[in-house]
Amino acid sequence: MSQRIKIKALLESTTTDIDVTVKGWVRTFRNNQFIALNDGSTNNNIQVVVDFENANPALLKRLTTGAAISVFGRLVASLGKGQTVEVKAHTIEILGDSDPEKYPLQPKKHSLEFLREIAHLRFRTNTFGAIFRVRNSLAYAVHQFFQEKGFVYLHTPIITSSDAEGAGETFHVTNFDLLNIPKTDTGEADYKQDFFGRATNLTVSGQLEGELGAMALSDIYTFGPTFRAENSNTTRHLAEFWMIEPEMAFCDLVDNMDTAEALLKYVIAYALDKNKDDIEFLTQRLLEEEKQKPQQERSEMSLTEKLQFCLDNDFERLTYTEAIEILKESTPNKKKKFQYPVEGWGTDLQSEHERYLVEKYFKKPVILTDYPKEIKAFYMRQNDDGKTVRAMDILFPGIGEIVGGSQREERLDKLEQRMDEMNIPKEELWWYLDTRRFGACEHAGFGLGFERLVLFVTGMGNIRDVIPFPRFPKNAEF
RNA sequence: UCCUGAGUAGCUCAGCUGGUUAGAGCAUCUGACUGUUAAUCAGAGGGUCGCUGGUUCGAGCCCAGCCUCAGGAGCCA
Repeated sequence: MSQRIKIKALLESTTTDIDVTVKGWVRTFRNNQFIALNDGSTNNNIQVVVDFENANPALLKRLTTGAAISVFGRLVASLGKGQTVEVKAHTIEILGDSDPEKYPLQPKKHSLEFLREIAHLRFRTNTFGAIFRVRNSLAYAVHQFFQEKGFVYLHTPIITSSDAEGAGETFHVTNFDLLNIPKTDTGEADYKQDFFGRATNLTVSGQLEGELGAMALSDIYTFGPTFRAENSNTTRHLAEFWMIEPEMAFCDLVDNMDTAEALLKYVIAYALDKNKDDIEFLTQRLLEEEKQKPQQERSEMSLTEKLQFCLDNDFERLTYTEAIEILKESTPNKKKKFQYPVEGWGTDLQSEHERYLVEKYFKKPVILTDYPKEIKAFYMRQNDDGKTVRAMDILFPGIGEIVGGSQREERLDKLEQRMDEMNIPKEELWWYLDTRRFGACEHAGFGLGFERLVLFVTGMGNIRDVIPFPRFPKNAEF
């Protein structure tokens, strides 16, 4: 018996009339004769033809949706339409039965909400197979992009001891018996007796540690999980998500934007090339989904066109101040269509404002820079105007903020002054401040939300559908 | 966390003004057919109406609380 061949290779085979062994899971068994078999190597199925007249009826009964089988047969040019090759089965072995009365994934349309409840099985659908193959390619491309540029992949800690950035609520990490927590004299938890001898939490960002690496290795990037205990119930937030955070020495805000834009274009182009079938399938899926919507809400471009457009055009770059001017003068603002009217300078932009700029005004990705210092983190480099900082956010259509970054404040006095103003404990971040004491230099970096990137490239609408096992409030199943 | 909507068969949903035995499509099963493309045709089985309590002669339907889900907002990546 020949060695197993994956279905992707089989479908691309230029030679026929050879004996092959395929293994996979039955998608459908039509007409007591045709098995649509899938092994996850591609979105497409191979058709296995069974000689039902001479087959064991007991075996045919076990060819149910979801069953794992092994087929030995001959690869031949297909007699029917719809596929070029098929496998004429010689022998079929059932590797694992799938009881049709109980298997939830029967051949019919299932809602994404239902599939979310059976996340352990949803990989077996066309949609999720495509999503996770695309996700894989994007992850690979991220590494390839940075490796080609000589960046060092730096592993920053998952367990940290401070939420210095103030990036959000943290998950505590403790070994305490929760029913019997050691207390101090003042009645607070005595973390001196805990595993690490101090209060610890899961990381909300690897940036600060990333900067330490960049101050020696020049260019580094992290790509790891991040945890936020925010009670966010949206289609764009997860409690556990993956983030890519490059940090570059001798680099200013413009270099930073150039890198971020190049990275996004590189990985999108990579997925478009490597996952043609998957993205084409997802494009059709989105088209079908949008048919349900009223004409006005449908997107002007298909998924593939949107991705290509993103590659072919420069992202629009403008300052926060310029954006405020555009928004002030915009039709929806004048007609009071915004829920939050744009009046003055200094407040943060609302989702509706970002969406207007990206989807209506510029109709392409937008990079906003130089935000008011009051609404940004302490480590961002202050501009000479005393009002703004060298921050940049990249806004994508349908996603909102996909990248947030800045040039970092390398001047010790300016940084300490800002930390005092924002009540950031300097003592706790002594190690961070050391980089400004010894060989400080201009540097910059950004954070890219990986799931938001996958959301954009797959055209999916809910972030819980682009990570295998989503973690969100009230849910940690699987 | 806030706002809006939803929870009825394995799935997607209908169920009138509170009234007898809660329906449909898909899926599943049985039979027919046999080059099909999520096959087709005929038939069958399948229900703790989210949970708890209340109102009522009577609740899937009305009221209260809770749980879960979806969409939007806030926070952000």
